[in-house]
Amino acid sequence: MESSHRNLTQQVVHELGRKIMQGSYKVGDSLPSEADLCTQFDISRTATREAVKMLTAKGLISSRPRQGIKVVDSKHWNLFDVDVLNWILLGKPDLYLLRHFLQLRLGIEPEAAYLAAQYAQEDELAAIENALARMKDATNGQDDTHEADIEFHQSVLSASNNPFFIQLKNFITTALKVNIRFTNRMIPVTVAEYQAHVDIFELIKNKKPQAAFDAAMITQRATLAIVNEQISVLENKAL
Amino acid sequence: MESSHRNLTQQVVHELGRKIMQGSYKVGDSLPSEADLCTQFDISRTATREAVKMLTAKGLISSRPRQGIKVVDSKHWNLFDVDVLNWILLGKPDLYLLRHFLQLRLGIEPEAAYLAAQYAQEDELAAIENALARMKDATNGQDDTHEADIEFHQSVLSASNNPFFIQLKNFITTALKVNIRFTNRMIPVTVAEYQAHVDIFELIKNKKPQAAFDAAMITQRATLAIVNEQISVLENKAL
DNA sequence: ACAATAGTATTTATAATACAATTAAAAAGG
DNA sequence: CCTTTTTAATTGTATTATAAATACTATTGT
Repeated sequence: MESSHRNLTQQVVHELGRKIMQGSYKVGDSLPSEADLCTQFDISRTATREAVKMLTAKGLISSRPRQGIKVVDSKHWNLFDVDVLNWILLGKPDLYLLRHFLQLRLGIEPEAAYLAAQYAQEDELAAIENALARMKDATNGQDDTHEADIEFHQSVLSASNNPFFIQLKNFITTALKVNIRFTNRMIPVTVAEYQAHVDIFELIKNKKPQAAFDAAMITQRATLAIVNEQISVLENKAL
Repeated sequence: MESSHRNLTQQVVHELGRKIMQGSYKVGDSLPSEADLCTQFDISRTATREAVKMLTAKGLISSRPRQGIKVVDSKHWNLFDVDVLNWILLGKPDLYLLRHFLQLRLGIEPEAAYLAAQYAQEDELAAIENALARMKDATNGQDDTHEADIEFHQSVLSASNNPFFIQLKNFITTALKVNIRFTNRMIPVTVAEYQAHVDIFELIKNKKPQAAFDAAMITQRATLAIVNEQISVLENKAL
C-alpha cells in the first residue's frame, strides 16, 4: 500500500485528495457525509473530521452544516501544495497538463537563474555544480540522470535566495516528473541538454544575470514549442 | 473583531497562523500543547486539534506524540496559500519582503501577458479592458485606483488560461497590496503607469506575445530597480 | 563505567457519545 | 402565490475514555 505507515487521518486525506485531483469527485460534487465516510473507512468521526479539515485547508473542499462536504471550484485549490502536486502526479499523463507546467516553468526558472546570478553564495554554486557532476556521471541508468536533473533545477531555485522561488521547488520537481513520463519515450536525455545546463551554470557563476535568464528562456521555449506542436498534431487528428 | 463570525476552529487557525507568520512563534519553537491551547482559548480539544490539523495541512507546524506541536522550517510553508499570504500581509511592511514579491512577479506577470496574448478569449479581453476603464475613472480616491489596478493584474492572469497562473492571483494581489503600503507614501499612481498598462493590453489584444512580455518585463524591472536602490541606501546607512 | 534493555511518563491519536448550531427544504399561514 | 414558520439533516463543539507513540529514566548485565 505505501500509506500504511501513516496515521489514519492522513491515509483518509491522501485517499480523498487523490480522488478529487483525479476527478472521481468533480467540482461541485458532494462527498459522502461525515457519517458515511466514517462507515466507508471504518474510522471514528474524530479522524474523519480532521481529514476533512486538512483538505479544507488545502482548498479542495468546503464543509457546511446541512449542505455537506463539497468539492469547491478548482480556482481555490492550492496547486502549489506538495500533497496536491503529488495527487496530480498520480493521474494519467496529459499533454495539456504538461503544457501548463511548462508554461509556468518558463516564468519561474529563467528568473530564478537571473536571481541566482545575482545572489548565489559559494555553497549554493557548489550544489549546482555537484548536480551537474552527477548528471554527467550517470551514464548507466536513466533514473539517475533524471534525479540529477531535478537536483540541478532545485539547486538553482535555492540559489535565488528568494523564499517564494524556494517554495516552488515542489512545483518544478513535479513538472519535471510529468515531463519525464513523456520524454522517456520520446526524447532521450541528450548531450546538448546537458551542455545547456552547464552553460546556464557558467553564466550564473560568472554573475551574468541577463545572459543566464536568456539561456534558460531559450531552452525552455524550445521544449514548450515541441509540446505545442504535439498538441497541434493531436488536435488536427481529432478533426 | 472581524473573525467573530467564523467558527471556533477557524478563529484559532487564524490566530495561531498569524502569530507564526509574524514570528511570535519562530521556526523550531514549540507551541503550547493541545491541553494548554484548550485552556488558553477556552475551547474543547476537538476544536483545538482541528485547528492544529489545518495549520499542519498548510505546512506551518508538525504535531507528534511526546514531541508536541512545533513550527517547522519555513521551506515547508505553503506561501501561496491565501490564508498564509494574508497573515504575511498583517505583518510590518518590509523592503526585503517587497523585493521578494517583486522578484516573483517579474517571473510570473510577463509570461502571463505572453500567454494572454496567445490564448485570451473575448470575454477575458473585455475584463482587462474593464479594469483599465475603472482605473481611468477612479480619479477621486487612491483606493479605487489600487483596486482597479489589482483587478487589471488579476484579469491578465485569468486570460492566460493556465490554472497555475490563475492560482497565483492570490499571490499577485498580496504583492500589490504590500507594494501599495510603500508606494502610497513614496510614488503616486502616475499617468505613465496607467499608460504602461494600456500598452500591455493593446499588445495582448493584438496577439503580440513577445511584445507584451517585453513591455511587462520592462515596467517591472524598473519597479524592482527602485526597490533595490532603496535597499542599497538603507544598507549603506547601516554601515 | 558503559551499553543494551526495559520501564515510565508525557503527549498526541483515535474512539464514542451527547448536544448545539446552522441551514436547506418542507409545511403552514396569509 | 408569496411569506413565514417549522422541521429535519448535517456539521460544529464539548466531554470522556483509551490507545499509540516516543523522549526520558532506570535497570540490568558485562
